[in-house]
Amino acid sequence: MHLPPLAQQFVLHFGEMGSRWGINRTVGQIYALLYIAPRPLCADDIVESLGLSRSNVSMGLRELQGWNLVVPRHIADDRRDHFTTPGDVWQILRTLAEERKKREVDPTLSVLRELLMQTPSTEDDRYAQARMAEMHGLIEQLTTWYDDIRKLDSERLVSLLALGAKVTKLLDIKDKVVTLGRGRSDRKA
Amino acid sequence: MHLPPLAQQFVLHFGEMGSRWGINRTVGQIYALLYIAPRPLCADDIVESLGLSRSNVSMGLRELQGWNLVVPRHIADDRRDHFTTPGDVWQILRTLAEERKKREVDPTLSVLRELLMQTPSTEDDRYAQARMAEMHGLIEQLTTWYDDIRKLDSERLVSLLALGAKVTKLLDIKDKVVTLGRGRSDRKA
DNA sequence: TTCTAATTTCAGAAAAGACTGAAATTACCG
DNA sequence: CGGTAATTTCAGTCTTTTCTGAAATTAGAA
Repeated sequence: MHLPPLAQQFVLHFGEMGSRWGINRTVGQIYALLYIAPRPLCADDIVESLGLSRSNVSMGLRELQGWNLVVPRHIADDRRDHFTTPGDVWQILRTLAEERKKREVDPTLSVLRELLMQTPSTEDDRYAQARMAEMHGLIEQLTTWYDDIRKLDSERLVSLLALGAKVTKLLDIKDKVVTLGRGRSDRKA
Repeated sequence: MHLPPLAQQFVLHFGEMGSRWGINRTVGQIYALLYIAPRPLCADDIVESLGLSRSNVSMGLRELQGWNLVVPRHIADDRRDHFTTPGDVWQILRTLAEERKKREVDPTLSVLRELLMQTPSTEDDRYAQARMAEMHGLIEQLTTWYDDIRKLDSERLVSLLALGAKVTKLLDIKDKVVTLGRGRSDRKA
């Protein structure tokens, strides 16, 4: 691997973290490399920079495209495919959230729905089903919230984040405004 | 594995999902079993229910305790250790968020900080560092938000989720209120 | 203390996953 | 159409992770 020092450290870190993030070392490195590359790279650039086999790079790029984290970009007068990561980090965050939800949450949600349709056959199954219902409820609330949030443009998303827990204060303000508008006495209904 | 039907399906699903969630099959199954168990289980109960080796169960329990997802619970007149999952699903969510952040986010944040301290030695490294700064900024904003949110009790967290993107509307309301209070003309300062 | 039950450790076996190079396929050019 | 460059596929190899059983350790009861 011959890369400038900063790039190298960044790439190595992403490789190490790969397994924790549910991707493998090579895929992590390829992503990192493309993320900091000042221009789209072709597969051979990656082979050279990271010292991987050509076929491994091909598979890694495929996986990253499957995550929508890497996109092909055509370069004039070059037959080879080139690849980049979309530049806007907020967009990257959205993509990551979307894909992780699809892989890590949706299958469970759908299994839970199935299991909640069934009739428990033992006392323990009855209890188990109640616990599953709790989990299902939680996930539903989270995904409903997420479906709502994901539609925000980046600017609004940022201000929402900046607001943080202060939102609850706003909630109180809203309460007051509504109450004042109506006259009185129906708060916390 | 001999478990009532619903329990069995639930446990098998968690086993399959394990690898996507960064734990292994057995650990996923053990967690699932404890989650739906109507009372604390000892290691041998788990061995019997899931058909794993005693030592594997021991290691799985250790890992789950490391995640704070499973806690030991002493049972009167029984020398064996028993284990449960904390009951409140919102608390489970907090724990999960906390632990995943610790494992998946914090190390990267700290590496990024280090790399941003260094002086780039090539033109490409300069660009790379700028990209790292973008990533760092994003993660900082997210973790700041998270640090704020995590302090909320479950009730407030739920209402915040229920609010979803409507928060931005509230922001507008706040703007108006503030503006009215002040007189006029200094919105979006 | 001694005895026994419960648990953990750990070296090696088994399984899963990642990686490679050679061969096959695809895509483009003349 | 060839011919060639680029890419993908895949069977086999290598690496890593998971799992096991036997041995060691720990903790409680007598």
